[in-house]
Amino acid sequence: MVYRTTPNTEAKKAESRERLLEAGFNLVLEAGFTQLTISKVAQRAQVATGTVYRYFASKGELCEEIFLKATQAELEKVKNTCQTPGKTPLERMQTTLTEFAYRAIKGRRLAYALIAEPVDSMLDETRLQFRRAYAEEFAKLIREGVLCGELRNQHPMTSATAIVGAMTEGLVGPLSPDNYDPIESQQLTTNIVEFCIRALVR
Amino acid sequence: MVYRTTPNTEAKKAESRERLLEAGFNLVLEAGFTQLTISKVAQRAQVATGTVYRYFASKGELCEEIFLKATQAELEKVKNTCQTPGKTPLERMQTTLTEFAYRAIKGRRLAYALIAEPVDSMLDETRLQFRRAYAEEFAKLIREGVLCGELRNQHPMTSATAIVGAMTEGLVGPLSPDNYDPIESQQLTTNIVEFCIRALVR
DNA sequence: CAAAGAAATGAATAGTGGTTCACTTCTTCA
DNA sequence: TGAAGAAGTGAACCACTATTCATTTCTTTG
Repeated sequence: MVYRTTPNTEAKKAESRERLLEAGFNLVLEAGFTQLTISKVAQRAQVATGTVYRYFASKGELCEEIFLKATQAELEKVKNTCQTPGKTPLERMQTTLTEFAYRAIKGRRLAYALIAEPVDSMLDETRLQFRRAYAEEFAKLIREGVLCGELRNQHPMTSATAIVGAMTEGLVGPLSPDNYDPIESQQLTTNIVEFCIRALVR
Repeated sequence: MVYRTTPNTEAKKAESRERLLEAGFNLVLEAGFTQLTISKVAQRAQVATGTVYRYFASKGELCEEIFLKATQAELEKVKNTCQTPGKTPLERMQTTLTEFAYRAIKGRRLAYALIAEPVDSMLDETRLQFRRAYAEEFAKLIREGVLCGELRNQHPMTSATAIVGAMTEGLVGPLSPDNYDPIESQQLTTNIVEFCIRALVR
């Protein structure tokens, strides 16, 4: 054995992998998962098609990593606002939903890809998991709120799931087209969030 | 010209078309749109692959017709309960949502295909239209309810869209798998519907 | 520097499935 | 019945891409 990978080489490899991931991410950002092909990703990352397969076992795996990276970031933010100390569950819910909507509208192309765009069934499973994860967070908040009497008695997970649905459905319409009116979006966000809040309280 | 199609031939053609549509519908019913291929449809309908193209310009057109037929039927039912005379808007809303959920759970494979299954982008547009159509109906009801003071003041279309989202999201989970517990479904339905109702009143 | 191992290359392969079209079969009617 | 037009046939074609692999290029180290 006269050759062994050095930290230097490893670093290069890691960088290549990162470049590939980023190239894929940007493609999704610009045109959604449907437009992502291995050769386009390779081209963007300045490598040959075959090279992609030295880093990802299949297209599905690449897509999944892209999806995970993007959604996990969002989930973190949601978790954060869900747990802001010094606020009541209801207040936290309101903040969380409002900021979720705000981010979705701001980065709506990506949000559309992550929330609603058709992808092959493999990713679908992952997507469902994430929706459940969001709901899980909301459910925690609702449970808390119910306990402290701030929210009415209800089935937390069902309400939480309904909220995920209400939010995404309400946002998908304004998400896909490019006509973006900040005032309208603001109003829309307020309306949806209040809809959800009303269903929780009392 | 010594040949002209007779009513007899026309009838046969109409029947063939119907058979194709039905074959396609059944495929979707059993395995979703992803499993629908032209040759499978042809096989089911007992005709050659090429024959399909004498009735439908493309796969997309065939899919669209299948989708339309199925969804339009559901939309009609929704419209009906939305307009039952002798009931208040709130009562009608409650009935409509409950029955919608009931039907979705009962025919959940189809419902999943129509509501949530990924299809190519062409159908996506159609699907959005239908979701909007449902929302439209709900919005009418909400407007009425607001006017007669039964529902609180709100943006009807936004609330309506949120309801569509809450209902479908809540149902998709229980829709895809085959584990069907009638009591749980019953409870779930009640919970989601009440969530929506709470958001509408007062 | 040279040998060996690792990584990169990209043209070729392969699977999929929609669509076409030259040909056959059927229907009508003079 | 036979000519003309319509419908049906299904094998071949085509487009698209994921994936492979023989070959080349790069890195390391004795």
